[in-house]
Amino acid sequence: MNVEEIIKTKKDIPLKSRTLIHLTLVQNKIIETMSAALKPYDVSIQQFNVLRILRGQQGKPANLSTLNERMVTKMSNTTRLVDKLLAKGFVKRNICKENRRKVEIYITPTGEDTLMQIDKTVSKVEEVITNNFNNEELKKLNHLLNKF
Amino acid sequence: MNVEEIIKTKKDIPLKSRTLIHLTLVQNKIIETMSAALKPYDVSIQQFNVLRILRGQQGKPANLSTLNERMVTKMSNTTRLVDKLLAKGFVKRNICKENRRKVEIYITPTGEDTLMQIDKTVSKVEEVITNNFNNEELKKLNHLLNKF
DNA sequence: TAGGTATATTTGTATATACAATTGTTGTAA
DNA sequence: TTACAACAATTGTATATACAAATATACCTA
Repeated sequence: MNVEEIIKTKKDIPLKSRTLIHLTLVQNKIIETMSAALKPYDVSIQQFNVLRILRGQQGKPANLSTLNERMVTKMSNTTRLVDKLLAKGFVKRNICKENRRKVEIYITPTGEDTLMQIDKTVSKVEEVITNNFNNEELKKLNHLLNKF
Repeated sequence: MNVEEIIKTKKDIPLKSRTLIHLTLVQNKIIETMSAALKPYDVSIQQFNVLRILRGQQGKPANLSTLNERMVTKMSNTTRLVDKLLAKGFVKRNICKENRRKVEIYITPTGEDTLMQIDKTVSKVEEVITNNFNNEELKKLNHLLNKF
């Protein structure tokens, strides 16, 4: 990936700006590739994230705040995101008995099955995207990203 | 930035997955910070990008396809994006005489003035975001990002 | 030069997201 | 116990984006 080539400029960009642009371009590529891979499952990246979080709960329910905490979206959208998953039968939702303000969200067996399928696809995509890296380089990259 | 802490997991994430999540988290932070900084100017990141591209044209008009080529958004949205800038008086738009299918877009003096103001703010933000990096590290990071 | 094809942009529409306001529930202090 | 603040989630609304179809102009060729 060559930044100057993609954004078609001949000037040299200051290093800090260039870095941020570079990150944006990489992220765009990742999102594009991932979305395309998830499309056959009719699941968005965010929906996939929610399913993963729910599976991580190992049977325990997660409430909306918890989901929200571990995601990027805003609370209001998490509600609607779960609505979508509910409509697909991937999650179950009920009001928490101890605290009726909260809702409890579980992944359903259907959700788990689908998630397992998606996992395979996503792994492949991750392989493809990081194809040019060896282990050492990935570690180095993660180390550098920590500085943000 | 600690990935595990942010997404609140205790399991260790495979390195490739972790890298992609890491990039997403970094990018979210960048977008959030940038958007907030641009807010007082009532300009979105994409609108800012268009203005920068137009300034780079140095008087020469850019048509929509050109803008689109150098951006991330889809064509259909570039039209509407320019609509917004037009409404703010930051750009001018007219039909190309040589090829009436094309439109020519220029930045206006008002647009240039505003852009100069924004530049200062954006530079500061870039400084803040990349604050923990030295020059060597930024180069290394750019080098690694090239592998995507 | 008429008809079809390619090009450049716009419009329509469904979905996604951000932000603010609202609803319903719980905790608490007078 | 009542009134009020805090909490958890939802709803409303404006804006953003993706994708497909439509419009308008230019090019080409039989």
